[in-house]
Amino acid sequence: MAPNRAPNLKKKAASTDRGPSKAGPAPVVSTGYWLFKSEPDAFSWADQKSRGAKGEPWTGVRNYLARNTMQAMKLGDLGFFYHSNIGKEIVGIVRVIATAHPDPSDDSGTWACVDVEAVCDLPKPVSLAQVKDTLALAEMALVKSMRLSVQPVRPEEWALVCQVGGLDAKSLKPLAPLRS
DNA sequence: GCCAACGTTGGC
DNA sequence: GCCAACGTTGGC
Repeated sequence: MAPNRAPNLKKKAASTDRGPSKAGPAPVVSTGYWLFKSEPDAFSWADQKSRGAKGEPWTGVRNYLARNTMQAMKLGDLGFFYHSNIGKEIVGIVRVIATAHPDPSDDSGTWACVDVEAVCDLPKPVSLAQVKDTLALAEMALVKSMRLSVQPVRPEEWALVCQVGGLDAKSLKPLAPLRS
């Protein structure tokens, strides 16, 4: 079935643990950083962005470590969106908008997924090659645990990838924007 | 398209 | 509960 994840494009968003309908700013301070892999010809960053604020359930993960990682995610956590196979680069930032709930593409009750929404582009996508060439990023799971499709990211790794990618990690606004 | 890495399965 | 066989991921 799924390469990294099932495309599962027709699914309605799951109901569990949706963000509050109370409006207002992000409900929870981000406490963790993650990385989500997807093959762009199955589900690309453009696809993710097209989902807008409804986000997308990250279904199709069939790996226990990856599942446990998703179960550790909290509302408001941020993650990198990585294109595997084609592109091989981190292209955007997503936010967890629903914590782990049963994967609707799984009948066995074993697997879980979270929902994520696109937050912003990484102004300068950061390639796998760059990550490998950067000493401070050499321990990233992206390098060390190549086959894990959902991974934790250390805060210092998060900060550095954002910086290299031209993004201010605090404001999630581009660094040194083009002047007009 | 190849193949290394590595998770999963199943025999014992 | 070990471990060989097998299947899959994903970089190259």
